[in-house]
Amino acid sequence: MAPKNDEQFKIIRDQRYEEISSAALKIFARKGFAATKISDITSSVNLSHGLFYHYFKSKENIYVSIIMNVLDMFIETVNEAENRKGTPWDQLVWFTELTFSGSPEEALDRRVLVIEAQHSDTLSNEIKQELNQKYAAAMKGIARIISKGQQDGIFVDGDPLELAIYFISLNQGLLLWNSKDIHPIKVSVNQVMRQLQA
Amino acid sequence: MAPKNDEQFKIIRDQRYEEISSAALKIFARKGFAATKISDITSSVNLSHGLFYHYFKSKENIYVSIIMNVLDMFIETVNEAENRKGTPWDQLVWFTELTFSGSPEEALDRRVLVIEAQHSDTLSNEIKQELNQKYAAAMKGIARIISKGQQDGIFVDGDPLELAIYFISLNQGLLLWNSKDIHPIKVSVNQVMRQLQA
DNA sequence: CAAAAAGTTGACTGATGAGTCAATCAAAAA
DNA sequence: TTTTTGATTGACTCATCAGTCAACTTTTTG
Repeated sequence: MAPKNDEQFKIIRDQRYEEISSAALKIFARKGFAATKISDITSSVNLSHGLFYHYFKSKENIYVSIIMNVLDMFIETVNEAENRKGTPWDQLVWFTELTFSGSPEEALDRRVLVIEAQHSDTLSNEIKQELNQKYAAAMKGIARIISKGQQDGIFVDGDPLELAIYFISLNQGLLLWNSKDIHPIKVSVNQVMRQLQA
Repeated sequence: MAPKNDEQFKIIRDQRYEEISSAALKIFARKGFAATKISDITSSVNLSHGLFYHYFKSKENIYVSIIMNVLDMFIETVNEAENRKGTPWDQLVWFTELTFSGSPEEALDRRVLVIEAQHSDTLSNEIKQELNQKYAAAMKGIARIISKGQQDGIFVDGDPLELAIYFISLNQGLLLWNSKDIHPIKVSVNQVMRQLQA
């Protein structure tokens, strides 16, 4: 290619990077870090073995970068909910609907990935800490929404952060439930919101 | 040893079997199936490599046997709740308290193990089906308790099985939450029961 | 004590998979 | 066309395990 690096190349490279990451996310979520082979990733995206290492330094490297990205998107979604028009109630309804709408499988993959990472014995403490910080940041956003709702008298009393934990726990528990082959349910936003209702 | 097999030996053998299983449960939950080495198990319980294979046919064999056992205990706990004295409300309170009392880490290990197994790409469909059947059996038990509570007018209306799913999802979501290093909470049984309250 | 039966060992084998690298290809610039 | 330089390839290396097995130890019975 060109000696001078065109903008073009960066764009193509970034696209490929995204494509690989996206495929790898699904595979990591379904097989776990250890059971995922580089060849699983490369074959799913038509990439030679060697070329993989031009995009990512190592297997751990792609894994961590994917997880950080997932958590950043989680934070972003919470922020988006918070900045939305409407009451805090509406904001959380929107957030809940978003969680279960679209492709529940993708949502699940992201969730499972993060659960595994948080439990992982192989990741360094440093990385796990960064991961937890991002998670905590998202939770604080939800707590802020709840706090506002409490001031308006539409949510139950109690520590907003704790209520946020109940809220997210239920959301994620349901996500996990629907990943089983047995009896997936259509999640009722009302039933989810009951928990917070004043 | 004796040519004739004393009862003694079976007892000792069973004890060791339990000891190995219990250690392996923890390790599998923390590292995942693929990342767990036989040597991780043997070294944690002072067992030579070869001897491991006198107790279990293979790595998959011990893994599956542990998971089936966990699910059987889950079913048993639900049954115990159902057969308890007291109102359906009391029964679910007891169940919830049991989930979060004692050693939350062990409860978590069991939970994480089952999540991974249900997602696993490596287990055969046959085994996954058996696993799901056991899970479904436990859920039906909880649904029965809820159904009874509905007749007594203490629980909200709605499909009992769906409500059971919400109930279990919240329980397990909270369990997962408390496994993180960030901000573990003392679970309030009342807050959990709010969901079902008429 | 000798024989029998089970417990126990760890070196070995064979498979697998992460990461490397020297060689080749292809596109843009000169 | 030739040069330049990143893209791309896949065979290779090396480490890591799962599972086997032949030998050794311990305990019990006759």
